[in-house]
Amino acid sequence: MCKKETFYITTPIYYPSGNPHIGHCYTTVACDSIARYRRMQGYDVMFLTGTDEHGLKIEQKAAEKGVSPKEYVDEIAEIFKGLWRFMNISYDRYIRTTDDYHVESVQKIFKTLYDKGYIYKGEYSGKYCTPCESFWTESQLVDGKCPECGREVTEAREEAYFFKMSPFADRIEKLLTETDYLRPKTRATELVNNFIRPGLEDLCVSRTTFKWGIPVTFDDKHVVYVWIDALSNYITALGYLNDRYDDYDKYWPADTHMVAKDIMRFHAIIWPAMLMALELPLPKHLAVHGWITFNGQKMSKSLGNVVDPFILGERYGADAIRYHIMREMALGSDSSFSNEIMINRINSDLANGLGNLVSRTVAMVEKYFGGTLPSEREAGEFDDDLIGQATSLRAKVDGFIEKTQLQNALAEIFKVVSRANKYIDETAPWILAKDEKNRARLATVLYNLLDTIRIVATLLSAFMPTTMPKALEQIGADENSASYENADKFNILPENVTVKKGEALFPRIDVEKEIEELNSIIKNNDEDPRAAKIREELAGVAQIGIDDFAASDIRVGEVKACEKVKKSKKLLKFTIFDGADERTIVSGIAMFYQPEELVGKKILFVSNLKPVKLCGVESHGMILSAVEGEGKDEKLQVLTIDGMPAGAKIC
RNA sequence: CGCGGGAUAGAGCAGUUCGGUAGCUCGUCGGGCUCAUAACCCGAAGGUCGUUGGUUCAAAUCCGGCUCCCGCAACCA
Repeated sequence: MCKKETFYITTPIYYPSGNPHIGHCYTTVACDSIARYRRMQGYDVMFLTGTDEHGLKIEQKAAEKGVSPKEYVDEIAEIFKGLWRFMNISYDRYIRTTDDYHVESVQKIFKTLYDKGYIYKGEYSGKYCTPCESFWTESQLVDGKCPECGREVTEAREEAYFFKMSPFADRIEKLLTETDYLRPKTRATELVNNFIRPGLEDLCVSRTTFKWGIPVTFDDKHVVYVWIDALSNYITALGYLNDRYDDYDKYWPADTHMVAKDIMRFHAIIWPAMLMALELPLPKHLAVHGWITFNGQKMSKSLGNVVDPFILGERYGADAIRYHIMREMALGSDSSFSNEIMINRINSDLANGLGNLVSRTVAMVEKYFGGTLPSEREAGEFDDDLIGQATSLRAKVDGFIEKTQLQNALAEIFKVVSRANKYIDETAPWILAKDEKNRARLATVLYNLLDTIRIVATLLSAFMPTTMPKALEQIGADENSASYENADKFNILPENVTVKKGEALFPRIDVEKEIEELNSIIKNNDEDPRAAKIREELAGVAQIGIDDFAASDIRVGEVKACEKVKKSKKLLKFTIFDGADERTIVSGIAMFYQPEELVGKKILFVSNLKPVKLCGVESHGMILSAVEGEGKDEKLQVLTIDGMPAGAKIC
């Protein structure tokens, strides 16, 4: 026996600043299904997932909760693992960036890149923005100010290490445009136009502003910033530059990294650049999927409990959820999630289609033959078509798995389920059963159905690992007959196969009742999230002294004129009379106000903000507004005041 | 004119590479069946393929203009 071919697939390592939601589920479930399918095909599979546990945000979250960062991430990592157990995820390895061996490898990688000259210490003295706790490269500064907040950067001697990206620009462009690396490829042009063609910026790869990270060995003021820490998990987990594992040679390069579109950029550009710098082979594919949106809105925390995978899984079974998200989500584009879509899908495909097919077939074998088929056979019309479709299915599914197109693979499988249901109608076993003469024919029809189900359930077992074994048991398939090996062959079940009726595989869901119940769950939780969010925000704000407050000078201003800033979607340019002079203030509220709407109004503004250039227009101050919500739901109202003249001070 | 994607039946989508009868799933309506989880099977209705001009014997498909939506970038102090 020669060595088995290997297959290495990864999810991103998730950032545990909150509980996992159904978006995390999609990536992980998709990878799990591919991993299971590959194992079934005989590959030696390594399926990796994990958590990315360093960074400022974690440090802050932990501080809010009054625990150490390590205690905090320990707890969340367990929640992730619990969800994967619940969703029946068969990962082979779970990496945490706080694991010793990962830390060791990252330190070595950092040093290696430094020694090779790809990482250098930033020379900029004092380009540090204290409020933002960030520092910037010369080219990132806007008019010499912090590009994030527009405030003065201090002259503190903050230094940082940078990773040189430019040497790899050409190779990365080719990787994206000329190879099959990026899937779907439609996004390649976008990446090239936005990031590579304008010139790749060097990347800041260390921080001195927080401690919760991997220390740079040769410069202990610094911790390694997210890129090198997180991305390298894909190789450290295999044992690259550490002694914990010895699988690097065996599994690298990865066959598939699967990620959601928001982190595509890092995996499409930064990760290849790092590997090039390390002179390591590049992964074969980067599969980018969209987001699961809820009634058209992006998944967000306040929606989290609505689409809580635990709640849904408990009600309908993990497999039903797995099936639904994989069937709905096409590579590349977003998919809309709603309880109604999900329930309808579960009902029509799983309950009515597959579940009912198994149920009616098994029931007929019991009813007409007492559960065990006789050996007599008689071929007939329609047999060839059914058998042909069943035996050619495996090759089609293989093709779609190869291309990471799970939704197409599932669609193909369910075409055969439909074909089988139709076959029952065509052959009408209940009519055959009326005449003893048709005994052989009836046995053949039922056998063909069972063997078709065998193929379907075998191939589906990668996608629905809990339910399919039950289906196979019901039709009397043993481990050998239900193998991938036999999934393109017919007449595999024993001719005297004995079936065993069981529970309904996927009980039909009462749509109206369920929707109502789910909505009431949402309602009960509806008051909470907002209050909880506000409470959390309030708790997260540091206390200030009166002097800090007095540092900002807030005044009444009169809007003399207002126009849209060209080339920008969100910016309005105001001419404000501050009681003495007119000044220009740019504000990002074009989505909420027509320019003329505010002319003549008296607004409140911060007068002593350092000027900042926004889309080419210099802004001298900030207009105060009340804000609520985010994204499409964002509401905003500019504060206005009557009865006080422009220039009046707010205190 | 920053870059890119999209607009096809009530909903969600395929078809556009390489022009030739507009298709799939769900929903709706009608019929059939009774083995099965009120499931299954068949049929029908429903689309000026965003708009407009052009090329062509022929355009959802190719070319130009326009409208709207969505990403990315920019940016929202």
